Amino acid sequence: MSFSICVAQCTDSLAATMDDQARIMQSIGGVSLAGHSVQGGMALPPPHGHDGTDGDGRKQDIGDILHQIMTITDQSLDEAQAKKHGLNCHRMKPALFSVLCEIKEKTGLSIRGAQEEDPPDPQLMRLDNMLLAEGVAGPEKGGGSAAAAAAAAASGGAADNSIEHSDYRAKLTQIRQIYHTELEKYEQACNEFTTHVMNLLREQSRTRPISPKEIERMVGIIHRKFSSIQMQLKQSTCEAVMILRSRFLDARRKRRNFSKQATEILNEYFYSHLSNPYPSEEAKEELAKKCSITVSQVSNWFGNKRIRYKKNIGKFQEEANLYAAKTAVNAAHAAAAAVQNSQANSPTTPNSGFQMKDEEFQLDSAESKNTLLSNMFTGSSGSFNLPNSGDMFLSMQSLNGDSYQGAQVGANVQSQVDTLRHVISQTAGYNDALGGNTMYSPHGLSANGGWQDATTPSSVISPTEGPGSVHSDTSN
DNA sequence: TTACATGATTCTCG
DNA sequence: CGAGAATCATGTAA
Repeated sequence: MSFSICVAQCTDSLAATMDDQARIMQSIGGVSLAGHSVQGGMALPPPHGHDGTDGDGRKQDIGDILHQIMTITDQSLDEAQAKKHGLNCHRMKPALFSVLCEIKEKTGLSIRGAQEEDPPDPQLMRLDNMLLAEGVAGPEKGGGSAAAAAAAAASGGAADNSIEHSDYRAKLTQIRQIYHTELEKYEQACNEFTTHVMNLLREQSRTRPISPKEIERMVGIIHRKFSSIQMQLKQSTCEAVMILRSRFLDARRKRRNFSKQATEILNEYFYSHLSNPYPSEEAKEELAKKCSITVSQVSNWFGNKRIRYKKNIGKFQEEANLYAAKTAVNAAHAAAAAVQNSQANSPTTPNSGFQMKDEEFQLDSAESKNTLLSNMFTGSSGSFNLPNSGDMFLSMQSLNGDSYQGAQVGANVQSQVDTLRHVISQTAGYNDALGGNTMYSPHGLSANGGWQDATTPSSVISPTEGPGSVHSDTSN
């Protein structure tokens, strides 16, 4: 896409055209001389008074002319100038000039007539459309980002303010700038070159049979040549955009693990909404914001998580416990903070036992885990009726007297689970006798009961599996 | 190097 | 259109 190439190509083209002209001139000269169609030629001596049937005489004439031409280089510049001037001033010059032009015109047209029509190149149109669509051509701003958004949408990702997106836009802008700069250069070069050639031809038209029509045609040739180079520029630009786009999409496809923090946030949400792990759009947006990922990535994550959790619940038990405990601790701390705040705000308020709850959560890790799980169990018994209620349910549970009691009663996980199962069956209508190993079976308890029905194989959740508790958690 | 984990994509279905 | 399921492709730990 360099300017020099462009000029070189144009020059080649012009040179070829000139050669063409020279050939035509030769041929015209030959025809004219042979057929005596030109009378009293400029450099030609007048015919020898015959009717043109004297072959030997004609040959002699041609010989003379050739001789003159061959020896012209031996003449001095002044002499040649004088001769040129003489020719220019010859009285027959205009007539000869017009005849030569006419002949040349006819010959030229017959040669180039076929290519004279210039139908719009479909390839060029395609390139133009593509550049327009990609935002390289057309209006200054907006096109690029629109294309980027389209690309993002096509790849299934949101056109959020991701790094890739801004990179893409920056690169596209760069391409756009280069394209326009080059285009301008080409246009300028084309104009300059055309002007130059026109001047040259006009200048030469004083000595050579060059009609305005021919100049016009020459201009057309130059423009065509330049536009073909312009097409190369457009093609290269399109290629660059395509490469950029494919790299952009590749980059998006390329997997990069989320940060540990992001995974934790997502897991916390997932396990605290295990009964209905379908975050709303708002929740997704919130999570996306917290995790510095896109909404669609949140959706992907939850999609994958649900499937993988469902496929192998056992494998996720530990994780579930961990996050349940973590969430509970957080909630407890939040509750404690709230209590402290309320106390600070109203120092006269009598202690309401909240503090004790807080202390309860200050157990050693193992016990606190079980206790908390039990708390969750108990708390969740009533939570199924209110799915999607968010993380706050845990704070509520921690403040719930029943759950606290349940935790105290449970000396070990089994007893806790038994107690909790009992509580659950009582409070939420669960039937403990539903199946040997079936801890619970949500019958239309949540709007999305299908999740648990479909995803909680009885064989996996056994009464001895305290972690199963997280299943009942969630939602307020 | 390998096995597993995990984010992304694609297809199907309701 | 969203969810589930299968699959791909890459990251990561052993």
